[in-house]
Amino acid sequence: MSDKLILIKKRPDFLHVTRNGRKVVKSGFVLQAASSRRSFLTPVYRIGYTASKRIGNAVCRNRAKRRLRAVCRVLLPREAVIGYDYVIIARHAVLEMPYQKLFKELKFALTEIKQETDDVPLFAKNTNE
RNA sequence: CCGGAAGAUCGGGCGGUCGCGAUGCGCUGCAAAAUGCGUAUUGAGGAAAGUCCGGGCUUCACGGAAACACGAUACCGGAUAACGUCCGGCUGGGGAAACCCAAGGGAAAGCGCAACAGAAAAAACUCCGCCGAUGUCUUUAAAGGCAGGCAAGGUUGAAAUGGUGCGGUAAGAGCGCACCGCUUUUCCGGCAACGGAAAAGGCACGGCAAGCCCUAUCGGAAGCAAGACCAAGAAAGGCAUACGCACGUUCGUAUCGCGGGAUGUUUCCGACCCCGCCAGAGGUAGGUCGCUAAAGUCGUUCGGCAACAAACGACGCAGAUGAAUGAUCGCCGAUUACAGAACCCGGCUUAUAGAUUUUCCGGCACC
RNA sequence: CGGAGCGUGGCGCAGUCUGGUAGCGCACUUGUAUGGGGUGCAAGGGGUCGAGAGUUCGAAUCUCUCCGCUCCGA
Repeated sequence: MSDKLILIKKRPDFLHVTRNGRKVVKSGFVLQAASSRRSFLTPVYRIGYTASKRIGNAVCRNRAKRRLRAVCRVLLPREAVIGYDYVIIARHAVLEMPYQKLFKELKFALTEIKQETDDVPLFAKNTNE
């Protein structure tokens, strides 16, 4: 596999993560994660970005997604769990937050989810779809 | 120097590291496509916005003519592919000036409207009022009443049938005159809107058309989720006519002729374009094309007051599709506004921190 | 992205075409009837007509420009 991120594109997949996943709230974003309901040939993790109208106009929404993308590109290959779908929802503070603080928040959130999933064996997660 | 008016340009810059979209080239590969890697180039705006107008493009079966309906526009001339845009001018209004603002045709084609107030709201009239010369009555007379005359003044209102002055009269009145306004005619200037002059008319023709309307001009409708192709998947047939096979049923092929069909409605013409009719089934979002080179941008010369046009030269300038621009370091500058292409152009409108610059007007000071 | 429609008291709606008085139902307040409450009866308060310009003597209404919301679309 390459280190390129695979995106979630379908609305049903987004809703699946929101309903069945775990949630970690930080000042800059909300991170949700759940085991994927689709099975791939090679097990991968996927990421989806959400910036709603509450963030602001089109410029603000694009900017929020870009900053989150920049952080995820560095951290996800290291910290993500294979076979999981992640959804990251932007909050208003992400626009003015310093990069180092955002970096720490995401790292903390990812390890929190990783610890919870370590309780369950990995093969059990891929078979529940 | 201070205050003001009208424009024009820009709207963070330079360099390094990691990463993203697109295109070209090379490698990978038997080959093509795809994937991956490397490398080079390139990658949001003046409004990309609102979707308010005008076009291109695509589909609706093609073209032409007439009438009606609906909608839009509206001083004049020009520019333009076109426009409700732009330029120049006219008229009216505002400002001390530079300059700014205006949907600014027609109310003697017709219909309609004007609450409240007021005598009266479009047909003319007389509530208060003025006069009462003339005629007549009362009376010694003055005077008063009536017949009658008048519309100057008053009241209401957004709006009341020319304005000012003089003459005139019983009181008055364009009743007469002067000036201004208005209407008509003629002449002159101008492509025209319109302007100027003269003569005549005693004034007839109130307002609203962003009320219906009239006149002139223009307009078919829907929109790239238009539309074209591919892949995948699914279903059920019945009826009419003709032909083949045929006793018939069944099966297969076809829809000439006849008949029917239009994109506002109706009618007509041409061409001969499309179509058997009824009913049913599946699909809900995969791919490719459309998709960016265009009424293009910049410069010079020339024509024009200008909008703009012509010629020559140079440039090659986003094409995503869960949707590409971020992170970080250094320097300058600065507490950086409004804000992100989605088929493409020309405008309009709205949002916008700040910076640069041109021309003009007024005031003050100096020469 | 494209195309339609709607904004009027606290809530749901008339009135807009055809300009002049903003009205209806529920809710609210007060009084009355009852031992008390509900129902009933009587009276009352409450509206920048989404915002800003224009036309007009006069605008919720006509025209233009903005703001917000809702719906539709291979």
